[in-house]
Amino acid sequence: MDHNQKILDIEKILKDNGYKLTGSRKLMIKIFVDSKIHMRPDDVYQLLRNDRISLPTVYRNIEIFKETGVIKELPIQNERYYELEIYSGKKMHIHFQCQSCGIIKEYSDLELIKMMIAERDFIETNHGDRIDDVTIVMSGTCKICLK
Amino acid sequence: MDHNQKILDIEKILKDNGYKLTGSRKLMIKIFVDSKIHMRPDDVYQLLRNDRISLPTVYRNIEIFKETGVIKELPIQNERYYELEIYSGKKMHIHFQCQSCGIIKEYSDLELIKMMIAERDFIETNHGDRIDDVTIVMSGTCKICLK
DNA sequence: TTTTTTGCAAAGACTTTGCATTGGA
DNA sequence: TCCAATGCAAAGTCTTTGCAAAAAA
Repeated sequence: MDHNQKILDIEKILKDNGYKLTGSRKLMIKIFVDSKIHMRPDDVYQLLRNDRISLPTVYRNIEIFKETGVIKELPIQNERYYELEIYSGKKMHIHFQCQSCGIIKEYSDLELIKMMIAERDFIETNHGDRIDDVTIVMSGTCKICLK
Repeated sequence: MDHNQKILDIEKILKDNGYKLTGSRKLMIKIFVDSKIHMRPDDVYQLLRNDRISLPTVYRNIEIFKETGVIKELPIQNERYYELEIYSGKKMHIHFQCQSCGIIKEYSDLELIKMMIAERDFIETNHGDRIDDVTIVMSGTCKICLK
């Protein structure tokens, strides 16, 4: 999907939810759309320092983005990471953090997604709970650090 | 496995790692062995209030238990939960938190464990990373709240 | 204009640390 | 005895909140 279209779509989501399209929000939307990595609140803040956006504003907008489903929160090792959720489609995410170099990456093989869906369906069928969200975090040593 | 044997085994682990078997540690071991629920540091502290164990001591011992593999840390919704790790055997855990009532439970069907192992093996084979730990947290609405 | 949003400063919540005292081996 | 562990108080982090000023609609 087109980069600018994503931004327009997200802006629409915010407006539809009654939020104003402020300068800080536009900048933050761009950051999340462009970023390929998982970011903590302070990471976002650092990227906005030159724009004189305050840390409380970063926190407040992250909360709004989360609430409207634009981004997803991912707690890893006692830290809060955020990633774009919209446009991840039906895809479910499996994250991996290397304990040696700290890198966080995501596996997105169709095969794995199928296994996750099977797990979710198994639980819904056999336990009766409704599953809205599945977060898998694996940790170990990455390929590069193993060498 | 026998309850007292678990306690003795954990005490041995601590001693083998050069830690002294203090009153607060014995009490905390018992709490983790007896507890069926996931606990936050303050939950443990509350159970120890009458024994005049301080909060810093709870934090320091949790750190030691974690480091020696006695307990496992599980970050859910920006909070740190702990559960006994030793004796969970080869079992892998899938946790579920109900967004309505807040209950945290664990699924331990053999079927699910098999699926998780398949996922882990798939990743190790196809991506080359070594996976030491798999944490799955699902959220949604539990059976009871759905009614 | 009217209501939301923002920055700043301050407060809060949770966690860690310094240090003198206590306690386990 | 000797070093580790503890309690207390204080300091650190990260996150949230109150409020007046600024900006969006």
